[in-house]
Amino acid sequence: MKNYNNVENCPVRNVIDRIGDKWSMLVLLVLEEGEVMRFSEIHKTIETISQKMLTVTLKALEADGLVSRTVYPQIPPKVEYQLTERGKSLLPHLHSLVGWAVDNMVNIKQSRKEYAAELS
Amino acid sequence: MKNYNNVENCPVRNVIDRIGDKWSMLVLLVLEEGEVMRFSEIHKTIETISQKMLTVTLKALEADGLVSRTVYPQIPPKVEYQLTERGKSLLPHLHSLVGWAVDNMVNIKQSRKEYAAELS
DNA sequence: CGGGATCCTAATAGATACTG
DNA sequence: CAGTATCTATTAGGATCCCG
Repeated sequence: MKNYNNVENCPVRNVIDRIGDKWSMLVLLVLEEGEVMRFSEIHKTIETISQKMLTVTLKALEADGLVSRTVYPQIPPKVEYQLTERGKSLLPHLHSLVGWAVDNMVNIKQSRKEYAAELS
Repeated sequence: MKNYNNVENCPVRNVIDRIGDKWSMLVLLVLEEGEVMRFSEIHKTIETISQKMLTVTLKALEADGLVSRTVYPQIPPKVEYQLTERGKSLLPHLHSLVGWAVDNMVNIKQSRKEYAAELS
């Protein structure tokens, strides 16, 4: 049996730590559709994210080399984001997961209801 | 552009809310290897998880119909867990993601270092 | 053995105000 | 416009004790 305890070097933990937060996966999918997008464009597409969390999420994705950030030094400032090659290479796997989610969401919701009903 | 704001019905958000927590993905992968496992066996395999979080995680997976739970009413109690068909159907997609993580982990770590160095 | 109940802390996320 | 800084609320997670 494999060793699942070394969090530091475990690729499983490594990948879910990055995309498993509240917004990263969503931002990646939005950037895939938009190709090149300004900060405010992303924000408009995901209205429910706060400005702070969008900043934090983009910085984390940038640090991992999944998203590139281009600053145009003008006033008012203009900053563009787009997927890097590494970021693009991740997307098929995300879509695979999303596809499964779409196919199973209805049944899962039903299971949750039944499970909750059993407890009462 | 798609609507990414309805969290309740968004399959993306739905799937990451389930597998994006600290332990779910790991438990699913362990159960795949072990096939049928008792609570204590899973706990031994993932030493770093607390008893409480293993309980919470297994309950959530059970509620979603990804894992089945069989109780043998004896003393001391014996409880066995295994993947359901739905759980098994999710695993290829997780492996797809893990594969990507393995391939890219080294480069990502390097990117993080460089990014951190730029800030100083 | 497989939890449940309780308490506590740390990490995460949101609101708001401010700025080059 | 694209953030930063600060503060607060919420949540996830861990430690400990208990019980059939």
